[in-house]
Amino acid sequence: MTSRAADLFRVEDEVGVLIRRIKHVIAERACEVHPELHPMSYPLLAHIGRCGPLRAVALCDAFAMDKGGVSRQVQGLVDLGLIERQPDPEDRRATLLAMSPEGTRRMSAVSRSRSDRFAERLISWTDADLAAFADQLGRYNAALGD
Amino acid sequence: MTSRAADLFRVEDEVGVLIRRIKHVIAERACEVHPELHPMSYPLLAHIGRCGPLRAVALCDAFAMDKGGVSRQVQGLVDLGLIERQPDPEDRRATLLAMSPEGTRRMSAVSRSRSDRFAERLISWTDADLAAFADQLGRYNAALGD
DNA sequence: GGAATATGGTTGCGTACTGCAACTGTTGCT
DNA sequence: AGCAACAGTTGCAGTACGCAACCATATTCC
Repeated sequence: MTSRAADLFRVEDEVGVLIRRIKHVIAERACEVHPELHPMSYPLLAHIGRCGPLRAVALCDAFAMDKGGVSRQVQGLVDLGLIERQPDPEDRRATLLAMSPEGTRRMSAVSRSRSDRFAERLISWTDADLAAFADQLGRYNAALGD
Repeated sequence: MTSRAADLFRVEDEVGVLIRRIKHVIAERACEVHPELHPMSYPLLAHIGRCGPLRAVALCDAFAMDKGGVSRQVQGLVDLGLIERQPDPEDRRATLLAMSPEGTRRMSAVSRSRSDRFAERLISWTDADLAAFADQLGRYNAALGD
């Protein structure tokens, strides 16, 4: 087995581990943001927060998930008052999803919070490490894209 | 927001995207290895393949998942003949899980396969990129550990 | 040696997530 | 106007998984 093949396998294995372990962190985060926030909705909320107002179909593309699931999760976020629906001026079929003031407030409260034990665990990472890791994740996700 | 905080948020977002998108790749892989292999069992199989014979409880730790779920998935892998149970000489309560010849054969067949479109998508990554990414994922997973 | 406790693993149960498909309402093309 | 394409919603069903109760073997402590 070539070293490249071994590394491909290693990445595969580590990603497999990641997607299981991360669920606990995500659940914890979701609970901190809002006790009734469904864990799996947190990534959508974070994405809306980071990538600005966008359509539901953009979430389907970004997360490669079904329209139905997105619709339900978005409904949950709206019900909790964390995001708001705005009519899309460019297309009356669509609605834009944006963080609500409440959602923004709660998200930033959590990221400043001491209870963010996860960030503490990355304390040994330099800023450059972190930025490089984010870049690579982005490249990897792009490679996963259709 | 500091640049470090922004990068933490970016990592969080990218990981959120990853764990959704990767499921499609995993499902594809699982199907290539064995058409009846449950998608979510593939990561366990890969881990057994890479980390040698180990106990079910080691899988619980590695993936931070429940004993019950592991037990069921392992049963599935055994039923498909991809892994074998061996008595653990050090503890008669435990059983060691190891790749079967059939499992090894199928896994290596897939990794050599032309149908591994995923590896092709990473063709622009240098060997060093890949190794560095694997390392960082490992560090990240370690940070997620209890 | 024997009881109490801890550990590896299995199974039953309930729930959450999500893909699929059918449906509504809007837009754009011809 | 009519039809195809697209944004989003909802019902249905299957899968995956955590929890708790359980059995078997090990270990600890008296």
